[in-house]
Amino acid sequence: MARAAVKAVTGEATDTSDRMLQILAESARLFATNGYDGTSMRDIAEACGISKSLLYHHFTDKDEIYARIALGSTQRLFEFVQDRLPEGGSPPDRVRAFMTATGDYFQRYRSNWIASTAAFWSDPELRRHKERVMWRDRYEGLIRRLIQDAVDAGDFRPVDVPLTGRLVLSTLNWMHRWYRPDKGMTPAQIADSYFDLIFNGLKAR
Amino acid sequence: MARAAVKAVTGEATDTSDRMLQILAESARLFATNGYDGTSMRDIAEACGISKSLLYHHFTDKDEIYARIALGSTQRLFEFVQDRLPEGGSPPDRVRAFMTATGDYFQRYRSNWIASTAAFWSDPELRRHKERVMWRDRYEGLIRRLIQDAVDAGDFRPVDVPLTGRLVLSTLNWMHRWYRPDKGMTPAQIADSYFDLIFNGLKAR
DNA sequence: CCCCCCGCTGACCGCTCGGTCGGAGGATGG
DNA sequence: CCATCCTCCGACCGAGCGGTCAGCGGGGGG
Repeated sequence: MARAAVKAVTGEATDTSDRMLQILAESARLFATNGYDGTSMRDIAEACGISKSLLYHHFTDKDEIYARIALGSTQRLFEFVQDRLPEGGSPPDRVRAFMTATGDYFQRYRSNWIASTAAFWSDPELRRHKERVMWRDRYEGLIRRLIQDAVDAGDFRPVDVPLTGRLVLSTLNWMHRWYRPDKGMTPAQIADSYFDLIFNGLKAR
Repeated sequence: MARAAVKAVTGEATDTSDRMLQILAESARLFATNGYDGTSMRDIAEACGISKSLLYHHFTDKDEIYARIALGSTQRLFEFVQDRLPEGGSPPDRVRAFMTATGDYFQRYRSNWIASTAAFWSDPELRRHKERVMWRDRYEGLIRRLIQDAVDAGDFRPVDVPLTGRLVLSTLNWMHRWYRPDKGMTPAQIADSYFDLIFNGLKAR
């Protein structure tokens, strides 16, 4: 029986050994590169330099590996961004900080981001999906609240808040499809430029 | 030998029988729903009410089916949008038309759009990929030219054109991840609202 | 009338997939 | 010195995959 399952049953805290961290890191890299279906358990084992059986000693199945990556990445994103909002900043500055912090997160945890963002397609286990959606909703709720605050403070004109939130998230979420590291601006700089474009608009004054 | 291959060898124009159209339509629907790897040739055959062998009578392999969908969709998108740009319109109106036309296209050919957009992950045959990338580049070049025209005409402030193009395309390309038909605004209306937000900006005057 | 082409089928192939199982081997504690 | 636990492996399994092949049956041209 896999360790994680044992711990879940016994109520023991889910700790994470070095070996598990290695497996999760290599898996994230492979998932990001080749997709979920394009990555076999054999690939993961080989990348870690271990036997395939050992994967099943640490995780119950392939889905659990992916779920751990996706959930961890989504939860960490929310906390990462929330921690970086300037307490005393103006509402627009806080929206800007939300965007640049997301850019930083994208740069720092790129494999995890891509792996967890890309492979929504076959959501196999809805139970596992659920908790992740909760964190994603918190993240989306955060940007909406920041926008609403900016509207209330009179810094933003009275826009459609959910739609504006989607506009902001779209620009950030699509970055992984064209961004190439070590080339051009950093993700945070791109996010900052996006904020400038959206905040000030394109219209010449 | 598959008919398409025969035609390619003989130089005959690639015509498309009713059966082929049916296969392409069902495949697009399945690819959009379950992804490329999540759709088997058996699934496609069953959805069409035919035997699996018949698929190989009309197409050489699974990749060719997908490539036909992806290439057709990408090429059609460019032509669809270009045809809908108002000839005498102002530069900003032409940018707006680009966005709403893309929204219309998304609504009309949703399965094909999703199928061809989502499954970049395993680009198996680069030769087949190539022509499609050409049409995608034309499409992206189109929005950049429209933006540049608006800047030159003094309607837009002097923005970073490639980045602004990516901003616009991001909002449109991400739509399929959250849009639900028969609920809320149409894609064209959403695209129009996006244009308003980006053009006028969020800042209160 | 015959023959050939064309749309079409069902049985089959080799392969890779996710996942299982019994046990090896070393450290730890009594 | 033995029992136990933990990490780890190689061999193996059934299933589903993409793709092949020999052949069926009916309609049109010689």
